[in-house]
Amino acid sequence: MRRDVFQAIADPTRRAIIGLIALQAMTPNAIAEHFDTSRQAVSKHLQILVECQLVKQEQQGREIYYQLEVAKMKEIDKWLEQFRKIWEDRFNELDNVLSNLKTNKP
Amino acid sequence: MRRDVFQAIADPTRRAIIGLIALQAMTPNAIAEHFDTSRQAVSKHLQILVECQLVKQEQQGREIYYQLEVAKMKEIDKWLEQFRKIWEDRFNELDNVLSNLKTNKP
DNA sequence: AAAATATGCAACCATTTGATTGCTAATATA
DNA sequence: TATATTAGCAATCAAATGGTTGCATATTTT
Repeated sequence: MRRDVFQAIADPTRRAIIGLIALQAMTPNAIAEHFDTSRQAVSKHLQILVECQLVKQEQQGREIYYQLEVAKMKEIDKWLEQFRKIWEDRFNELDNVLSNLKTNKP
Repeated sequence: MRRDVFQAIADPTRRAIIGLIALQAMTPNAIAEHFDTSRQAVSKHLQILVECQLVKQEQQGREIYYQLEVAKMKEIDKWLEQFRKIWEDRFNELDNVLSNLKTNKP
């Protein structure tokens, strides 16, 4: 049951939860109201998100607020970095092709 | 068996394959040599990657070269966009706190 | 033409995953 | 204090996942 960030965001419900609590922390019940699944199912998703530190809890009386750990999202960004370089290069190549076309115009 | 980009990158072997063929196209056999799993397992992963258009094939005789569809990686980047905004804001907040500390110095 | 090589496809299997149901513990409210 | 609300935990289940083995097909190479 090893979890990482990529596993965590693989599930669409989990991505939706992340999007939901990104701006403000919410309780499991409040979150579950936004979905068709049961509260327990949502709770399980939250557990997974906490497990891989994408989300943190904050107890407040009997309620527990779940909040996105935005910094953790950077891990994904970091992995993407290597490819971003490539896709930018591809665009530069395209630019070169285009400008060559222009230059070679009679 | 609906596949999306996020599902695709959830598996560590698949991420490794993506990293491997990012710079130059490779055949299944060549790719499989880099891993402990069987050729068939790798082939299955490639199939999934093709299915969600993260990778494209190019037949060359009896060999098939698999190449990363870098543009498709942007889909992930696009999803991250909304959070990038948030985490930059958080940093700005921190900046404000810091500069306030400075300003309020005697 | 025969043998070797590269690859895909299908069947099968153990494990993981996502969801449900029922229960317990703790806090708030009447 | 009795009741309602919030939330975690455990057991269970169907479906998906990642892997293996065996076989078929197509292209090279000898």
